[in-house]
Amino acid sequence: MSDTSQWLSPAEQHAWRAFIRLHQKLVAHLGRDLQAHSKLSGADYEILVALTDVPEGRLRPQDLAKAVDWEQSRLSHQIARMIKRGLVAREDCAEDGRGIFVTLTPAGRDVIEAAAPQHVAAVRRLVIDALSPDELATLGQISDRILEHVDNVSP
Amino acid sequence: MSDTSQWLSPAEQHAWRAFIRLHQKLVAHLGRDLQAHSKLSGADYEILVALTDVPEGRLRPQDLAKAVDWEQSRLSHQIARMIKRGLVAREDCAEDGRGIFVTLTPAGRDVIEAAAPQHVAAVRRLVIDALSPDELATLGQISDRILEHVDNVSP
DNA sequence: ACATGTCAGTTGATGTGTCATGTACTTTAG
DNA sequence: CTAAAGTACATGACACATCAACTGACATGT
Repeated sequence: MSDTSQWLSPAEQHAWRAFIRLHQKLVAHLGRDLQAHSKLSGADYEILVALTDVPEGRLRPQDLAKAVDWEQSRLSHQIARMIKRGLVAREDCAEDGRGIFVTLTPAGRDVIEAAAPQHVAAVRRLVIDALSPDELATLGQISDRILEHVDNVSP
Repeated sequence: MSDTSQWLSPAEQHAWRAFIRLHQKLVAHLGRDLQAHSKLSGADYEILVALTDVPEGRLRPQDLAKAVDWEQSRLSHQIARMIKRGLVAREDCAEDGRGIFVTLTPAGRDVIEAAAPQHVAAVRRLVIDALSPDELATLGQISDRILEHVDNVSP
């Protein structure tokens, strides 16, 4: 049970905590920004972006879930709330009687098109501007590396 | 208002999305792990760690909020829930009639001491092991850099 | 035809985060 | 001393996430 790697070294702990703290701060900040300017939550934004990323502006919940890396149930609840606010709509799926399409409404498209520039500007101001292009690239590479590692190590 | 930096370049976008995706995956993973092994949420864990980090095992909510970088209200709700489960307790504060102390209960101490090695091992397995020491140090530096930048740029 | 298993998506219970507001105590100004 | 302003924390309402259980549709073998 007791080996050299039971605890994190100070350097490891520092790096880890800084990483966690950073993300929390960024998400909180960007979320508030989004809410203030566009009445959207971060979750709303993700869904709308995923839908605008595809030419028809509509996706099966399965594919949408893959695109944003969410669980089915979370997505279902989220879609229900967004339908209530008129941002997306449900459409029946001809090919598969159990399936549906989630489609961007015109209102939803307006909202995301209004919100995106603000949000991108905030990301740039908070993150991109803090780093040199090299550093940013490094951050991306390290993130990719860990992501791949996590996917390998865990089911 | 229209300048070259209204959108993110593909490289910028890739780095940013990888970073966000990574964090989401890690938090979800570690949260499930913690819940499965110790019946603790990530939030519970943070609070317990902050309390064990201080010798007396008790803190004013103010200081606790600073330690974990949370809003006061979130902390208050969290404390209320943890009291119900017997992990922490409220103590009156002699110096200031409005204040309280949040103190670690013996049960709370047992729980965190049982949970910590598991959690640390998971962090090591998922993150630390994915990187060389150099890369990890770089990740820490970059995180620090952005954190400082965010604190400067925003109130 | 129909029993069985699987798949797409939904729902309800419960725990958590945020915002606005409330309560009680303390500090300060006059 | 007292009225007003500020501080420390709590609370209620609501948005959100997760888990397990559910509904209805497809697919297959007999």
